[in-house]
Amino acid sequence: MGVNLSSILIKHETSLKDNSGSIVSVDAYNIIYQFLSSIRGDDGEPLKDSNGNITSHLSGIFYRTSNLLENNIKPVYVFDGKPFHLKSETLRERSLIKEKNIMKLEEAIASNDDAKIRSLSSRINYITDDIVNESKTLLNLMGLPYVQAPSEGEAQASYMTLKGDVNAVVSQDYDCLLFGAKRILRNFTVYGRRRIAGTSRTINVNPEIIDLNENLSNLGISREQLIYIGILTGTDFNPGVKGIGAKTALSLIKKYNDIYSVIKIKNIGIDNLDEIIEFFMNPPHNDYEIKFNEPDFDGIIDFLCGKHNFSESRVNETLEKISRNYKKDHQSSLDRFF
DNA sequence: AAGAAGCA
DNA sequence: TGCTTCTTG
Repeated sequence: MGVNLSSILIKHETSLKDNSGSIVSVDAYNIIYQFLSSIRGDDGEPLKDSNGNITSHLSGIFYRTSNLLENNIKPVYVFDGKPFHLKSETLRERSLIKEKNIMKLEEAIASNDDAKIRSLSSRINYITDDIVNESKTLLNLMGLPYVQAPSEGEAQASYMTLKGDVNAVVSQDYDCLLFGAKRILRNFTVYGRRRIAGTSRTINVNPEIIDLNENLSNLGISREQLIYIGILTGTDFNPGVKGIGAKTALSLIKKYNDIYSVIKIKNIGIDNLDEIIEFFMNPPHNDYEIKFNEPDFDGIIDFLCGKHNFSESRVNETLEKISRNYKKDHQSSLDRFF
């Protein structure tokens, strides 16, 4: 998913503690999707309340956000608006893959293949209106702002770092760098572990920070040239050129300077090229207000425990941690955030 | 994904 | 104290 620039980027190991005091924008769909696919019960199904409503995203958002707050990191969640019209091909491909997986899942169920059922069902997720709305409700209760993007959430989240209102974007996707995100934080969790899709095993993945300007000067290119590299290797908005990965694209752009010369010399056709470049260079964004409020502790208990069957003792323990940190912050920063 | 429990 | 395994909803 998204552009893959991993092989040419400098990454630094980081931790929540290293980012204490910063405000980060979070690509909400990106992490909700991760939570839905990885927070699952023994049966391989997502966690659900007694009414059968899925709650994995609420668990993920509540516990991870609490960890951030405990480390004095303030998240601003950014939700997707309408997808960029050039994304339709990517979305079509994804829904085809999903349909294929649904068929495979039916076969696996018919043949009672538990491992396969688990692995396939973790890959088939639906982010419904309910899931989005309940996520927003929880964020409200936690006193956290969220922002509605006009188009891609990554674009808006990246713009907010460009403007200097947040320090970094929390996202797995390198696309944010093309949108101008000053820094991206990947695998941004406490323990740095991740479940291997469809299994019960976990691998250790360290949180890492990628700094846009550091990388641009290291590569000796501009952001526009990084966008060219992304487009040559493929983005959500174009398929990319067969046989050209990040390293090849980099050397082509360094040699010929811009993508127009490269496609002319190599006789490559890229549809909607100007429009894609423009979309990355000037990410569409809405106006926003970033305001943090005191968490509504009783409201959170009602919502998570009363409505969605979370364990009250667990939720309370987590709320106590936030509360301690809130008081500490409240005293030391003299109402700066409130 | 993240917390808790079990175990060395 | 750090690792693995189980539970969470």
